[in-house]
Amino acid sequence: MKITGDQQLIKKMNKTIVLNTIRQQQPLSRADISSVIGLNKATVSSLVSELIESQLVSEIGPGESSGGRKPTLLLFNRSAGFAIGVDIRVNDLLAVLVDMEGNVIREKTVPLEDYSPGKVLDQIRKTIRGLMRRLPASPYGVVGIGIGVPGLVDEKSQVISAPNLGWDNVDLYEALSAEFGSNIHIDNEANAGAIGEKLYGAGRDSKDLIYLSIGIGIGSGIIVGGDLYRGTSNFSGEVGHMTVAENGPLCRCGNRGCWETLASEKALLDQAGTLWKDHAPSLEDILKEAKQGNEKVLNLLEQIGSQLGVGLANLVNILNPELIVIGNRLSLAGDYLRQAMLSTLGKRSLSYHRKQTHVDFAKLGIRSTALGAASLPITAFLADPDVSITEAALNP
Amino acid sequence: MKITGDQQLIKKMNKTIVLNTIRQQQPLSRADISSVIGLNKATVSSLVSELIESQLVSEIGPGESSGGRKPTLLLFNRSAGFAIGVDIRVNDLLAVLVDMEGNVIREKTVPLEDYSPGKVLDQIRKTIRGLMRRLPASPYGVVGIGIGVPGLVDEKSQVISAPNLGWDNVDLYEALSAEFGSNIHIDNEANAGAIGEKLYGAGRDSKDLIYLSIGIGIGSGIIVGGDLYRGTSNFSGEVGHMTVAENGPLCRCGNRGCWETLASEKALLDQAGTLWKDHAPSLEDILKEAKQGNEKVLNLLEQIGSQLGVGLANLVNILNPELIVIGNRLSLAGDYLRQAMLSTLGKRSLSYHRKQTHVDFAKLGIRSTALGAASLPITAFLADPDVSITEAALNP
DNA sequence: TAAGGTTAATTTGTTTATCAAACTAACTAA
DNA sequence: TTAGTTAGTTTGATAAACAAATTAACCTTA
Repeated sequence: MKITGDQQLIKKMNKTIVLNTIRQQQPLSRADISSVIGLNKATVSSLVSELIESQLVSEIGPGESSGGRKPTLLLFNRSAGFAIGVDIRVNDLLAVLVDMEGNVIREKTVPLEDYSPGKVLDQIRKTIRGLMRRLPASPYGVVGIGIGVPGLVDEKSQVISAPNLGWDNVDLYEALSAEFGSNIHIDNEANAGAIGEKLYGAGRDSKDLIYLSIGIGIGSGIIVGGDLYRGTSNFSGEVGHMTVAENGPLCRCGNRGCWETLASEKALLDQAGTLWKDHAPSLEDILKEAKQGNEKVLNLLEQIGSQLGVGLANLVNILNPELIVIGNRLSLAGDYLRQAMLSTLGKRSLSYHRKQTHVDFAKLGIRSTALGAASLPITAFLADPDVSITEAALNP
Repeated sequence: MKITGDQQLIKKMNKTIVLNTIRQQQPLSRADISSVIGLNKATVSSLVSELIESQLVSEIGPGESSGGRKPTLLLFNRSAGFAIGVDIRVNDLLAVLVDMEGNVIREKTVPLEDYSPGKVLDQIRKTIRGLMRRLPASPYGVVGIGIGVPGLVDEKSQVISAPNLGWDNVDLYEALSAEFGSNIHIDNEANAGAIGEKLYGAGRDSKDLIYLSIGIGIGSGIIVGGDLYRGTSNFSGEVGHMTVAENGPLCRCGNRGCWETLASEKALLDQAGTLWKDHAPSLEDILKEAKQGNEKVLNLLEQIGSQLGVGLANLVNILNPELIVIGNRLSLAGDYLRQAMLSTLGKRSLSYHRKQTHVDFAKLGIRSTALGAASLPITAFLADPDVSITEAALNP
C-alpha cells in the first residue's frame, strides 16, 4: 500500500492548485498566482512553465502595469482537448462535444426506438464517432467520455438496474473502453446533473447542494463539500421513494406514498388525465393550457408544487444544503410550481434551516446531465494529464 | 492565503499516518509500519523516534522473531493525556474523563434542576474541576474538553437554540475556554454520538453511517467518508422533522406528521398514556409491562417500531449508508422495537439499498455522546500535539 | 531624458524530507 | 560454527520549495 506522501505528491498537488487557480481566475499573472495561493514566486514560475509546456496554459501577452514591469497574463487553454458527454433519456439520447471549459462545441439528439442495451450501445457509439469526426486541431483531442444513465450505477461502472430502459446488469464501460480508451465514466443521470450544475450552472458558488432530477420519477445527486456523496456501493440519492404520505398512492416500487407518486412529471400527467377528454396530455399540452390561464390546470400545478415542497422540506431538514437545484423535465413548469413549492417548503422546514437554503431551477436546462457527464473525464484528465489520450489525438 | 503544500506538510501527514497506524494496529514494529503504509524504513524510524520523544508512543520490548532479529514493538501511549466529555441531557448531565484511547477513567452524573445557561455552566465547570482533581501523572494532563448539546450549534461553537433547555444564543465556548484553554469543542449531541459510535462503538468499521438519537425528539449525526457531514452553518441532521405522514399529528415545530411525532420516546409516552389510569407512565414503566407480556403495551411498541422503520427507509433511500445506529433513550426498548422496525424498513426501502444497510443499536449505550464529545479534543490534539495543554499539565 | 522607484519574473544557492543502498544488530536453523 | 533472515540505523543522493539576489521592463518626475 502507498498512502503516504512525498515530494512528488506535493508537486502534483501544487501544480493542480496552480492550474485550477488559472482556470477560475484567468487571466492572471504568475505574480498574481503567487500572492493568491501563497506559493513562492520561483515555484509558481517553474510549475507554470511545465503547464505551458504541456499546452494546458498559454501566455496571452502583457497586461496593464501597476507601476512597474507589465505582468505576463496566463490563460487556461480551453482548446487543449475535448470531451464528450451523453445523457441517456427516456425517448432519446443527448450527446455533446465540449471543450475543456465545458463550452458546447457540437450537439446531437438521437431518438431511441429500441431500448435493448445492444441497440442503445450502437447508437451511442455511432453518435460519439460522429462527434469525433472533423475535430478542430488540438494537442490532446478527445480526452474521454462520460455517460449519464437513468438508473443505479455501482462503483465499478456497472449499470445494475435502469427500470425505464428495462436494463439489468449492463456493462457500458467495457463495451465503450474497448473502442475509446480508458477514460470512460458511467454515472447515474442525477449525479451527473448535480456535477453539471455545480461546475457550470446554478451551483457554481455552492459547496453543498442537492440536484433534483424530476421527470418520470425523482432522482437526486447530493454534493457535499464540493464532492459527490455516493453512499455505499454508489446508490445514494433515491429521494423519489421517500415516504411523505404513509397511506398515499401506490408506487411502482411497491410502496405507498412515495414522494414521486405525488410530485413528479408522471404524477402531474396522471392527475391531468381527467381534465383531457380525447387523449392523455403531455407536459407540453399542460403548459400550453397553463399559459392560457386554465384554472383547473393551474390549480393542479399548484398542488404538485406544494407536494414538491413537502419533500424539499425533508431534504432541507435532513441535509441543510446551501442550495437545491431542480432540473430535468419538470423544471420546464418551474414558473407555475415555484410559488406553492416555496410556500410549503417555508411552512414545513425548520426556521433556522430555511433561512440558509436557496432553491433554484437548473441553469443548464435540459443539458445539466450531458454537461456533467462530460466534465467527469475532463476532471480526471486534468488531475493526471498523461493518462488518457484517445485515438482522436493519435489520428489527427 | 496558504493552501499549498511543502515538505513540512508531507512530514506532518506522514507522522499522523504513522501514529494512527500504531493506534489502530498496535502492538507493531517499525518494520511492520513500513510495510503497511509503504513508507521507507528509514523515514518510519525517524518519525517514530520523534513520536517517542513527544511521549505519544512507547517501546514495550521485543516481540516474536520470524526468523531473524526480534522486532521492537511499539505501543500508543494511551496515558499521554486525558480528555473530558460532557453530555448535557434533559434532566442531568453526564461527564466522563477518558484516556487517549477513549477508556473511561472516571465518570460523574449530575442532576440538573435549573436549566438557565448560567447555572448549567456552573455545574459543568464544577464537574470538570472535579474530574481534573488528582489526575494520574501524565505528560500532557487534560488536553481538552468536548460538550454535546441537545440543540443547534453553529460553526463558531455558538449554541443557537436548544428548545428542551430553553436556550437561545448561548456561548459555552467563551465561558469555558477562559478557564480551561482553547481546545474546547461544542457540538450537537447527536453529532457527538455519531462520532462516539464511529470511533469506539458499533461504527468502527463503517465509513458512512447515520447515528439516530431518539429521545424526546429524533436527532441524527451523519458521517460521510469517515467525517461528520455538517451542512450549511452546521445544521444538518434534523431528521425528526421530516414529514412521513402528510396530515399526521401536530408537532411542536408547527408542522403535521413529523417523524418524531410518530416514533420518538415522546410519541411512545403520549400514546401509552391511555393505558395507564393513575399516572403518566415513564419509559421504564412501559418496559416493565412489556417484559411481563402486556399485550397492549407490546402492540404499542410494535407500532412505534413500525413507524421508526418508515423514517429509516427514507434515510436508507436517500443516503444509502452502510450502517444506521440507534442510540439515546429509545434504544433501551430496542428488543421490542427491532422486529417491526426491520420489517417495515425491508418493505419500504428499495431492494438494492436494503441489502447493503445494517441497522444496529448503540454499543456505547447511554455514553455515545459523552465519549464522542471527549474524542473531539483528542483528535484535535493528536493532529497537532503542541496546541493544547491545559493548566492540569502545568500544575501536576 | 536620465534617475529613482516599482513590479514581474528568473536565477542561485540553501534547506529539508524522503528514499535507496549499505550497514550494523540480533536472531534462527542446520 | 556458519549461512541466511529480519530489524533497525547510517549515509549519501535526489527533488521540491524557499529566500535572497538578480535581471527585466515598466512608470514617474524632476
